[in-house]
Amino acid sequence: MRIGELAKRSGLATSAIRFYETKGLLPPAKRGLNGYRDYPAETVAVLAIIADAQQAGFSLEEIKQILPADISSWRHEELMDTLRRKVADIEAMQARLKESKAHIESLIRLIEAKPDDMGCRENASRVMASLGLSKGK
Amino acid sequence: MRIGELAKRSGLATSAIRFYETKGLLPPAKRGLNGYRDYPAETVAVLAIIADAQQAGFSLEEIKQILPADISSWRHEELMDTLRRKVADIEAMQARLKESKAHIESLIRLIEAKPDDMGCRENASRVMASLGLSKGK
DNA sequence: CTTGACCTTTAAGCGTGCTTCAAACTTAGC
DNA sequence: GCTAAGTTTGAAGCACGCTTAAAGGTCAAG
Repeated sequence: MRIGELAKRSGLATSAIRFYETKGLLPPAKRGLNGYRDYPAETVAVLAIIADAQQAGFSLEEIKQILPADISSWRHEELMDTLRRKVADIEAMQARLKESKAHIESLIRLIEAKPDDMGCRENASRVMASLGLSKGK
Repeated sequence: MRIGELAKRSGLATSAIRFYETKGLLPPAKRGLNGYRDYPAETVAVLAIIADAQQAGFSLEEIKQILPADISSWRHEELMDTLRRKVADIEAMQARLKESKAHIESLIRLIEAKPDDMGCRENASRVMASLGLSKGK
């Protein structure tokens, strides 16, 4: 499969695929007589894994460590450490998001709860105060 | 308070604070006779809010919309929309993280479950297969 | 045999969020 | 008065993850 086809199947731009190759995320593709890259069908799955991992918050550098071009270069403990660290990262992120969401939701409720007889500016002050700003101005 | 002091109290670099000013996240600071910026104590809280919002995944542009320098420029509906959109974003992110975490954890279990009599390379193939790669090589 | 789609490379550009640098001025302590 | 720390500005630089551009080779259809 040539790069355009792979791009279509993976949903990535050809430029992104070449970029991954230069960055070592993909092994240098086999070339045809014309110099064109020629990919095995499998590469679609590899690209999907890369996209998944990115989604999960891995940087390309991390993905490169996790998904080495040379499968035999797997260093078991290092890989496991990376994975476990990432789970911890995700958990930390989840906790932060939960807090942030609660924070924003309470902000929404606070703003919505403006008494009908309160003006906008006054309500704004009230909201600002709740954020920890003292300026009632 | 001068910028160095504000930096200490907020935990940000002076360069970041000036950067926020150029980006419109902070109103242009009042200047002393010497031209030095002079901040009210309140700015510490504003910076904390910015940091919080960033933590929650808001870009500086978004924060700028949410936290206008001029409090009277609040456009109620627009703000509420932004907040509600962000809650939705956070929820989407939470769902993705949950999936990613499950994915990684099952990967960890899979790798750990290597039968004692299976070699590393063979286990690697098994793991790769589970990721959707067919190459048993 | 030309047109147009697809491929190649290297290099430069982009958006985000800052940091660093250079050159100059102010201020604080001794 | 001297020195060191703090501040000013604008411009350039950095890291990440790509995209875009330029200049050209390849290939299939008509």
